[in-house]
Amino acid sequence: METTAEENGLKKGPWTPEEDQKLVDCIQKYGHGSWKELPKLAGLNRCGKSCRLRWTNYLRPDIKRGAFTDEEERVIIDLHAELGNKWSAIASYLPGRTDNEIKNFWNTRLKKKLLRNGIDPDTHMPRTHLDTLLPVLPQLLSCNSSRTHTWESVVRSQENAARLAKILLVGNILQLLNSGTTVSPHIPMETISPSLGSARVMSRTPWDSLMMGLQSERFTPKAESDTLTCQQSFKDALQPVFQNTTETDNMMDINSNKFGESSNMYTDFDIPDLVSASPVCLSKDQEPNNFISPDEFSNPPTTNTMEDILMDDEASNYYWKQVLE
DNA sequence: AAATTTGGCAACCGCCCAAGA
DNA sequence: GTCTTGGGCGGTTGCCAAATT
Repeated sequence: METTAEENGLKKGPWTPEEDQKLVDCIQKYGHGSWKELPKLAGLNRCGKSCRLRWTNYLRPDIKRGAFTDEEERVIIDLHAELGNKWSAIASYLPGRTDNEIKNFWNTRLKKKLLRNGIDPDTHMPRTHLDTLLPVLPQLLSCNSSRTHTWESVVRSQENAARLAKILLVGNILQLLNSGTTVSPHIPMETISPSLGSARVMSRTPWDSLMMGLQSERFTPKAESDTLTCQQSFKDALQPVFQNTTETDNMMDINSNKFGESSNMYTDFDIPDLVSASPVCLSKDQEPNNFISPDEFSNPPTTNTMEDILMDDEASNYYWKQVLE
C-alpha cells in the first residue's frame, strides 16, 4: 500500500509555480510512465499520487479553463440524471474538463440551482414529498373555501389537504420501511429540458408516491402463502389514513390483489397536481394577485402546526402520534 | 474598517480494483 | 489463490477571496 506523504516527510498542500514547472518539464521530457518514479526524476519532494493529481487536474495542456458554458451545464445535468455521481464518466463527455472540476461545479453551483428550481438534485425529480409539503401544509389547511383563493386551485378542501398530507407521509414511511432510504427512481434523460429555466417538471402524483412506497417486500408476497399477510400489512398501514372512509378497499381489490388504476385514483381523490401549481413553476405573469408571497411561503403562520393537523383527526390519533414520536 | 460568514476550488484521503509476481 | 503495487475514483477538507454584517 502507498504510504502517506507525511510519513515519508514529503511535501503536501498547494503547489508552487516552481514545482509546477519541474513537473511539466519532467513529463515533457520523460512522460509519466510511472508516477512513483516521477518525483525523483523531477526533483520534487512530493509523492507520485500528488504529482498525478496535479497533472491531471491542473497542469495537463488540454485542460479547458474558465466558466462552464450553458451547453456544458446542460450536459452535466443530463448525464448526472443518467449516471449519478460518476464524475469521471461524466468528464469523458466533456473534453478538457476534469472529473474534479465537474464535481466541484456540481456541488457548489448546479445542486443549488436545481433546488431553486424545485428539483431534487439526487433524484432529478420534482420535490413533491414532505420536504416540499410540510412548510406549506398549515396554509393548505388554513385557507378558506373562497373560490378565488389560490390554494383553492391546489387543494379544494381542507379535507383533501389533510388526506393528501397523509398519503404523502405514508408513502415516505413505506419507502423507508422498504429500503432504509427514500426511493430514487430512474428517469430518462429526455425528461430534463435543455435549459433549467424552463425545466419541465414531471408530475408525480401523491398516489404515485404512495405506490412507490408500496413496492416493498413487506407488501409483495414471495409465495402464495404470503399473500394474505402482505394484504393485511398493506391494509394495516393505510387503515389509520382512511379510517372514516371506505377508500382503502376502493384502492385495492383485495380479492384479486390488484391495485386500482393510478390515474383514476388520483382523480377520485380530486387533488390537483401540486407541482404544476407550485410557486416555483409559475411565471410572474401567471401569478395570481392573491398568491402567497415568498415570505409567507417560507414562514407560514404558526397557528396550525403539523402536529395540530395530524392530531386533529381522532380516528388517526394513535397512529400519527406514533409517527411524530 | 474590522470581524465574520459564505462560496469556490485545489488538494488530500481512503477505498477499491486490476494486473502482475 | 494470495499478496503487493499502481492507479483511479468519489468524498471530504481546508485555504482563500469575496460578500456581508
